[in-house]
Amino acid sequence: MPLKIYNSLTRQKEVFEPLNAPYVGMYVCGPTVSGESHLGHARPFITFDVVYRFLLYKGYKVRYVRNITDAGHFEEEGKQAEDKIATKAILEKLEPMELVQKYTHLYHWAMEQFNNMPPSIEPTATGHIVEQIEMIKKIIADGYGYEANGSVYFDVVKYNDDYSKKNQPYGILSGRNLDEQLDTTRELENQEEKKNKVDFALWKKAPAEHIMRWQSPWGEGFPGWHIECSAMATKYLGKQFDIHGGGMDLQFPHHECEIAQSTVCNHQMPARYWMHNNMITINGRKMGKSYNNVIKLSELFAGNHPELTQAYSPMTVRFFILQSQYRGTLDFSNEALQASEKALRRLMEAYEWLKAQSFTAGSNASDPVLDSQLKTWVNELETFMDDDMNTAKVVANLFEIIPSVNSLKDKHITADAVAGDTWIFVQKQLELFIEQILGIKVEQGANRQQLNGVVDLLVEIRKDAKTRKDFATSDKIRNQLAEMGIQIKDEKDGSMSYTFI
RNA sequence: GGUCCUGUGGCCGAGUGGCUAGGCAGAGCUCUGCAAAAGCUUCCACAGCGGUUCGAAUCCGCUCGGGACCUCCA
Repeated sequence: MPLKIYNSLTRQKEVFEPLNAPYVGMYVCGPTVSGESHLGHARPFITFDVVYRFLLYKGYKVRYVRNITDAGHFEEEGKQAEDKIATKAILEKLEPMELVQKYTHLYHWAMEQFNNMPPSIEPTATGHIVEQIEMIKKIIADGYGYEANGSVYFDVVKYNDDYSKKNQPYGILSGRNLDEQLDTTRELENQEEKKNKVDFALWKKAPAEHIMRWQSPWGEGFPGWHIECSAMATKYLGKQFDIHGGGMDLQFPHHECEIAQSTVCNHQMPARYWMHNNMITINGRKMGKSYNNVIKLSELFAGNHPELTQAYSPMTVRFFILQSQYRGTLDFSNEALQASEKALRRLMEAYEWLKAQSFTAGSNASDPVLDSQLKTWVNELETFMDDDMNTAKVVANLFEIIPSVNSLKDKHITADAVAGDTWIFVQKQLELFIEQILGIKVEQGANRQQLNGVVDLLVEIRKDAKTRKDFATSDKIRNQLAEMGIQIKDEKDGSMSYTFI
């Protein structure tokens, strides 16, 4: 079955056909490193990590570009040109680049915790000032940009007039009508520089107190909000590439402006497939600074935030996110995270056990119904991914498969119920989907080996105690280990196993 | 005010016009020295009101509720 992707541009699922198969170019808007990443940021990066992994599995040679915004944008345009990063730097008494470095490290640390694969290229805005200036020059030369007082703006109205004739009006991605926007866009102060209030900045003149500043043909200043993505995507992926991803909240104005800029420079729509992940909400509200409901990733992993009743591991969070389809909102709650934590543990315990088994090919199934049912569930995994990355359904099917694995483990069924080839197939595909595609890894703490040795010893002692019918001792060992988060289980064959909770 | 999305069982979440989503929680059973785990079984649903249809959670309309974007935002 072919891979289908929901294209925000056309508002429908489309068969994915790369421009230059087997090569695929994918650009995803990365973070602004002026602060620590929060739970909301985790969603796009995990979502597109899975997209990346699945495309690789499909055999594509993917160049995945994810930028880092370290140049700082003005928060309130016109009113008081304010560089986000510079402002925070003064507050924290850090040099801007020192601050950028700090948060970049934290961001990379979080990505690693989530087991996200690094992108092929991770360009920074400050490293591409020249490319951005060149692009702005081109936009001005073509008549779609104009200078005013050392700043440069994009002429949205002219662009819209000209490109509407080419079926690419401004607002094509977000479904906005420019005339309506001209009526409804909020009035901001100091807008006299702009021809129209919908125009956006390509280059901004730096006020005296602004720390981050670069020389340009229009004086000292810094790049506008949207130009970096256009410049870097063009540089590394070409004039047109396959997939552009990001959060839904970037659809307007960020991606809309990106389309306008790139189209003027390159004469074509920059990306063919636009993918947008939906928001993570908390108590029904989008997580965001303006709502004051942000849970930082470090707080999430440590459990030190008023909204949290406990800590949640990176894999729990990843699994939580993958249990939903990326285009729907996902509501955070302790109850939901705890459910994911338990579900993930059950999944991984069964999976790890299965992985360690060896099966013999060639044997027949004594339960052909179960045998074919298992094969169906396994085969559906790829079908669900093909259907716009429906990880929710993939996970649901994994839980259809798990009971059979556990039944085999607990000897509720015998190995010959299912053909050896089928078990081998299940083994192989679960590894593929759980580890390679969903990117879920087994979480192990530090010093795990030593700890294993200690627990093994205690298990031995308990076994002896049980043999002597000294249940007081055996219970003491089991209960106290349980309190420390190590759970002992008496298996059917008299052996004991344990898991770290 | 404008544009758009959404409302599924205690919680989180899939979903095709007709067939059990799944997870967590709850109940029962099996196994077990007791537990835990696991397996099996089971309870709980499609905001409300109309309409289309042989048949709708799924299409249409209205009502009510929630949210997003229009300003930095994943």
